[in-house]
Amino acid sequence: MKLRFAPSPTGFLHVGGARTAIFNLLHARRHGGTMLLRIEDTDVERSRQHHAEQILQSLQWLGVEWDEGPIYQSDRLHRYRERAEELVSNGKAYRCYCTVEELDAERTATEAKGDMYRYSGRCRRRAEDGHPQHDDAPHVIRCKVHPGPIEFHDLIRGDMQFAGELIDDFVLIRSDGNPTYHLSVVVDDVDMEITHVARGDDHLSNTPKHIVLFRAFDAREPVFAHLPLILGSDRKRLSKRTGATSAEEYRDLGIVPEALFNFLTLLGWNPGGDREMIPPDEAAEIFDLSDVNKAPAVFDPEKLLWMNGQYLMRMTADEIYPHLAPFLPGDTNLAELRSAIELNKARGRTLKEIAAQLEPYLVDDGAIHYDEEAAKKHLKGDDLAPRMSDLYDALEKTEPFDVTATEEALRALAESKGVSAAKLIHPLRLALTGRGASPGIFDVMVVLGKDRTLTRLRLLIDRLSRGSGTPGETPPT
RNA sequence: GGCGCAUUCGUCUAGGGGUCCAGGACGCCGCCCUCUCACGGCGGUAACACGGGUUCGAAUCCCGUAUGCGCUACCA
Repeated sequence: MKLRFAPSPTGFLHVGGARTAIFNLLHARRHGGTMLLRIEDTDVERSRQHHAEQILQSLQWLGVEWDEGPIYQSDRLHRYRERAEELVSNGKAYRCYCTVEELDAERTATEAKGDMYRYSGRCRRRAEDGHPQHDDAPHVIRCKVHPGPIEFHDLIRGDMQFAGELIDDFVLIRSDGNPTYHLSVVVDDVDMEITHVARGDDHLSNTPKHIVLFRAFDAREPVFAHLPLILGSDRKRLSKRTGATSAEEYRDLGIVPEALFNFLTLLGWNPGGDREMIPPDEAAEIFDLSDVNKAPAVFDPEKLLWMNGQYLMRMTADEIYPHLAPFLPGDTNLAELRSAIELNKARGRTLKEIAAQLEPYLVDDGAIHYDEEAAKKHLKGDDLAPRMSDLYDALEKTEPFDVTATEEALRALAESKGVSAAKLIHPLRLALTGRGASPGIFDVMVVLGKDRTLTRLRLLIDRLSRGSGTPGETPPT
């Protein structure tokens, strides 16, 4: 068994393409088959080498591996021409000298009458009447399509039937000598012995053409599986209008590849048992293309975000750090951030959000700016400054400086002063993080360490006694 | 226009004649946990497109209708 993912390098890796790649990979792994990567760059107008490289990178980032390739179709142009000539010589294809202008005029005229346009077949008749086939005059090569039903079985859609009389004699070789998609895809699938073709739904109507070609080449037809499209919230093909469309954009948003892989795996397929989280290797044990849904699915970024959060909180700091580093300012290192990441990894849904949570652990003590609203709420009362001074003294004496000891010290102080622990905790949180919300305050102190904790607390006390603790409010006397 | 495909909570989905006055997940709402915010726990909100059949019985099978999407290129 051999499957392939065959993107055309006309842009970034689209999430729809990414899912197609994932489904191909999973099916191959499930059945012990091979995965081939092929770059379909026969459209010289739109294909770009840097797009091909980008797609390869995105696939690697996502964790989609391939066993063979990448193979570039642009390296095989001679092969497509060779096979097309074969079809011309055995009468299954012919040269067509009609110009684009002539065809466009015919099409416009037919459509103006409200009829369906079909190629007139003029050059086909000429060829069949024995007119000479000059290969020096500009021409394309067209494949003959005969009337009658064309049938095939689709793993997802079931039995399909198309009427041959409705399909034009399609172009195989363009007038510039380059092959069209239809030719190159079939020649390659034959040469590379592809057994299963899983691709987007948008190719379903192209499949009868490909069947015609497989038969013309007298080759065994692969099994087809047409995957339903991924839609945007507008229920149209996912586009920029409704959000990010490329794997790369999701990476830049702070999505971890494992989460995107998992999310895409579940778009149109499910592992049963109401399971949401499933790693690739487990999916590969049970995945089958024939279990894929027929209906298109809307891409829901909210759920992706949730899933990303699930992955972040389950990953270790060491696993997160490489993905996180690009979102952190300046140069940081894992060793100094490990405990801070552990403490904050469940507190954001994206790497970006985690990075923001990490800010208090990265900046200088003097750079902690108090959130205005939180300051207004927690930095008040005449006795605050002396109370925080007492806390300072208590913490200074605390040894070891761990979660248990610091908590005991703070609560003991609160009790002796007859105030709730919260009256100490909230101002302390402001002092240490500048924020109204943070992880458990004792964890924060420990991660920050005794020195930084005391320095930041001292800064708060100084500020309170200078009377500038509460912006916009009357300073305590 | 023609051809093709699809249609279960807002979204992803389970369901393949009775166990479904439809289950899970995201989102949303409420409660709990609690030093705050997350996390977590508990509960709630919300769907079988419509109309005909077939059948003792249909979300499940058949036929229409509607809607949506895709294709209809010397793009893939």
